[in-house]
Amino acid sequence: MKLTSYTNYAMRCLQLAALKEPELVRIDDVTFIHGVSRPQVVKVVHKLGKAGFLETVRGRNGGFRLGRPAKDIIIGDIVRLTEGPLDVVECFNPEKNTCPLIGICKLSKKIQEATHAFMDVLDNVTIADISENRIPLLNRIELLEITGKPVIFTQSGQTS
Amino acid sequence: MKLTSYTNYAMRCLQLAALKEPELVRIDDVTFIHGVSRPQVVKVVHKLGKAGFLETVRGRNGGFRLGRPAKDIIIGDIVRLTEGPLDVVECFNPEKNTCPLIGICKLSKKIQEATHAFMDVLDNVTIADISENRIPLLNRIELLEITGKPVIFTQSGQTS
DNA sequence: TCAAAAGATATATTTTCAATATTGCTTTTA
DNA sequence: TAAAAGCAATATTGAAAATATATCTTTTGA
Repeated sequence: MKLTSYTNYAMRCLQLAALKEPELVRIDDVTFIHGVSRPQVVKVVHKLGKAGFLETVRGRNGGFRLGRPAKDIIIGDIVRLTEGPLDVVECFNPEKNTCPLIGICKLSKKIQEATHAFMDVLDNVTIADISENRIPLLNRIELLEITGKPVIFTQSGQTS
Repeated sequence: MKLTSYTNYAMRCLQLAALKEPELVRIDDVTFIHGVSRPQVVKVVHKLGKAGFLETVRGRNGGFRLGRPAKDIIIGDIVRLTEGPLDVVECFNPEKNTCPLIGICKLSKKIQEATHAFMDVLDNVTIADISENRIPLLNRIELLEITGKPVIFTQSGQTS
């Protein structure tokens, strides 16, 4: 059970925009810092832009910034935007369902309940919450920008 | 974000065993009723058997039954058995992580929290809970057994 | 004024991994 | 003793995610 990397990248873009505010962030900054494929970032930035979560600026000296205050961007909404409906089990989607017990099966209802519990947590987290520890996050990022990439991090500090 | 069909089949096997109790259920009953691939059911039954959730009986007139009372089989445990660790985002697994912010990123912690909320719900559901409405469930199953397969169900009743 | 920087868009390709199939085994009992 | 049932390992298929390619449009500084 996992979210797509696309969703992951969306959140990283928003987080980075929050951290760098009021500076503009460029797509190449994201690809550099997070080491992910440029076309993926392009797609995600565009989608976030269309939905109003980011404001994109074309042309030389362009880039993107948050489209509204960080505290008003809810992680749950980003997940809904990039994932679409969470079909944790096939019977959530009558189109795809093959289970003969659909409609009367309590299992389905319980998994729905669990999925709601999952989203409830994310509906109470904003971009402000995940960029609140600005200094250490920016330190990590700066380190990358100075040393220039091939640096790998573990949970308990830096390695090479 | 979805669970594997393997996990789904595991739960269907346990549910069916609970419904048919004290009768033995055969692998071919599951493939017939749920229209899923036999080798998948074989695998799942075997795994559930080894873990003690099912008791399997080999040889002619064999089959399987619950390995312990339905109320003592927790859905959360089945999910853990068949899914393994839920790597909802790659940073849950330091082996696979590529994010430079690992260890200090609040997003990761919030998604962990959401995942726990998801599992918490399933840790409070047992096989007894999802087979408690025995009569309607068995009616559906019987209908299949009588009419012999090509019947498709929608959420609001039967179609063909 | 035009070339470079930046995002926009569509389509194609690759890769991964879940899902399924195949084959042959062992156990049990009518 | 043959048929019914589960056990086990390996191979194949297929769908979807991830990535790449190519070509656009917009903007602005030299």
